[in-house]
Amino acid sequence: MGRRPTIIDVARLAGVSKSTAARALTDSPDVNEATREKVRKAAHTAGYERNHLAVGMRSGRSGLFGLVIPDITNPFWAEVARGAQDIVGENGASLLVFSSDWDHDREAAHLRALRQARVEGAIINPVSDNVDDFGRFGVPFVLIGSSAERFPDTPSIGSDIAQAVRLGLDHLVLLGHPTPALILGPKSRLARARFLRTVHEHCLERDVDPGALLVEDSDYTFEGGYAAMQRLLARRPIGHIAVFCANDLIALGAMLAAREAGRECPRDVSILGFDGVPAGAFSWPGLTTIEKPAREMGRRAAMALFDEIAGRPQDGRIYLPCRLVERGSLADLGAQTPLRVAGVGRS
Amino acid sequence: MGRRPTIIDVARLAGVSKSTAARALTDSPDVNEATREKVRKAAHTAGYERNHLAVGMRSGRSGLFGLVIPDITNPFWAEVARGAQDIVGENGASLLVFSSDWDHDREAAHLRALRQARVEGAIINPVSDNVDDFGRFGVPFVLIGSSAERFPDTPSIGSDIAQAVRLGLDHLVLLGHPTPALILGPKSRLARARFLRTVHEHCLERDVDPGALLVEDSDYTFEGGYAAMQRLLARRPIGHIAVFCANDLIALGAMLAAREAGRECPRDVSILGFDGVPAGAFSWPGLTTIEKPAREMGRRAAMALFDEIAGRPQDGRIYLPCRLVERGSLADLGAQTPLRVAGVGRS
DNA sequence: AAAACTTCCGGTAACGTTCCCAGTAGATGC
DNA sequence: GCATCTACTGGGAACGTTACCGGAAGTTTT
Repeated sequence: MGRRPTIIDVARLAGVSKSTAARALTDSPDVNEATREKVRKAAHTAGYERNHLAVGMRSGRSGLFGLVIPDITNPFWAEVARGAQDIVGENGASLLVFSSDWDHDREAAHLRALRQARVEGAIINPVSDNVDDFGRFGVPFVLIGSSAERFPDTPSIGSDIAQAVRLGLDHLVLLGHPTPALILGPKSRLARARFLRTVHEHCLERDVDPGALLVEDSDYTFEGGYAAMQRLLARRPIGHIAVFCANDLIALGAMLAAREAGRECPRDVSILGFDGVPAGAFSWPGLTTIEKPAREMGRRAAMALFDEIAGRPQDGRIYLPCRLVERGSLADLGAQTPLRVAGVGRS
Repeated sequence: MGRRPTIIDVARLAGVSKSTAARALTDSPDVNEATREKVRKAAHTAGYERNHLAVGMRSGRSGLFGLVIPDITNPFWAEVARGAQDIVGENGASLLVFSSDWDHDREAAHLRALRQARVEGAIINPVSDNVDDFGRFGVPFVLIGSSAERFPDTPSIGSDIAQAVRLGLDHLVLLGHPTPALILGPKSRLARARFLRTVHEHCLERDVDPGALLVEDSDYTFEGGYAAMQRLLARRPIGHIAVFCANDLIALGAMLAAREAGRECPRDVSILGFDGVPAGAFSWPGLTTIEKPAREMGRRAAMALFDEIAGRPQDGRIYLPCRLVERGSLADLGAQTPLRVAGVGRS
């Protein structure tokens, strides 16, 4: 009684064999249209719902996909998850979501769970440095996020940090901040090197000495940004100071430090963030920032995964462009005279 | 070659029958410890990984659970998801996560997907008013969130709004704001009525006329809070004004409106939020708010689900207490003289 | 020493689905 | 009128696992 109806029940109800019932329900062309309708009706009245476990067993396609991210609670990763969810859903499949907390053991356990669930594919932000873990993974996958760079041979999705940094710098220069200070992440992070390298290149192209830029180290937290900004303000006690922060949390912390030091944003300091976290929209002033296309990254990762599974050609690592979102944390100083002389040949 | 090893491969490798191999791997007591070890070793060298689809088919337990929430991108629901994820994971199962976008059709499609995946149970924030949808759902489930109140007969988890409102009001009174203004959600929402009722009760207990409170309607957005606060400021152009907002987004919007009107928070206005969104920590001043125990709600929902499935006794609707988190958006006016007279008999 | 019991193992069926093969009936070709 | 073809249908096997049953040893009881 409590038993869920199977295709055999449907077949019996429709007066056909289970093979025919299956064919009718899978839109196979080899079935009479009248019978199909009869079966459909029977399936409906019986309240039949195809058992995906059985389908998966028989066909090898479980209709399940996996997503392993550091923390679903982090707004960036939540957006990624949403993007992946949407694409996976559009393809009639479902998404298993796991949070690794940047922990190797948790990650390993999640990957095992994915294998056991016989997911058809997975999207992973790797915490592990060990390529072998994924070589042996045994499931098609794509990597996502900047840490994926450690695996150059694997298809992966990331944001285009170089483009993003140039975008920010261009905007800063346009507003009259040709030599912004930098608050970067920890030296251990790969993203830091890339950020810094792009800044250097950009400076050299503008005939600006990169060594002239003030640089502070920080971790990627609000508190870290707060402390770094205090150091920066001490180094430059007077005059307007523009700061390009490696992420939005740092930027928000920097903003608070400035205010508490009596240097008002954007009057006395200009602050540019990087990430596009929602909190930046609610700060005062609103945080101008470079927004990573988080949801689109999730979407594209899922699409790349489907491509890979279908055997369609892959294009290795995909870098998605970032977007400048202007709010109120940048002052427009106008073009600055001394630097304009140096840059005049270019513009 | 690319075939995943099955338990038959393991059995062959270990020189036993597949029944014995299965027994050894499922920690059944009916197997010699030496054989078990032999099988374990064989399983390891073969790289065997139990096929959960097959297990699910045979045993009826898929190891899958479902979560249907409005939007994983919403920090509140992300926390809920994380809590559910943790408990489900601790029980060796995996979680399928869906976003309904408050859309009936999407919700229905997700519920269908859950049935087809043969999830063992589901946690749902219902957008549908229709109890029948869930009566026919055919899968054990618990509801979560305030909208679950429409289904009094179903086990559900929510936050204790009455307790939360009292907590906020007590704190406001303590700080010298005995008659705070209210910015509420739309009249259609159930949560609004509950909020308002509790405020009334609290007022009557303090011999305060509830009719004396300023009330503004809004939707649950930043912009809505901004507009409502403008109306409020127009009605009370001078003097300190305290506002209890129905959610944090409203509160953040109200804060901006006040600042733009030249009324500084917390000097000229006191603003109390409700929800505990992360953005509240980064605003200026930091938003004092009532935090809903989002992650704990997710955890408890999952635990209640396991209880239900195991046939353990259920205790119907569970209301989890909220917590006051003090940041800087409330002024301490001290106890206010006229009201202290009225309330002296109580304290 | 036979009986009863314990311990361990192998064979088989079943879960629900899809795929392959064979088969039937009617239509078409010569 | 027989062969061939088309359109559709039914039967059975298989996917990988666990539950059940029966049996072969060895151990204890009477």
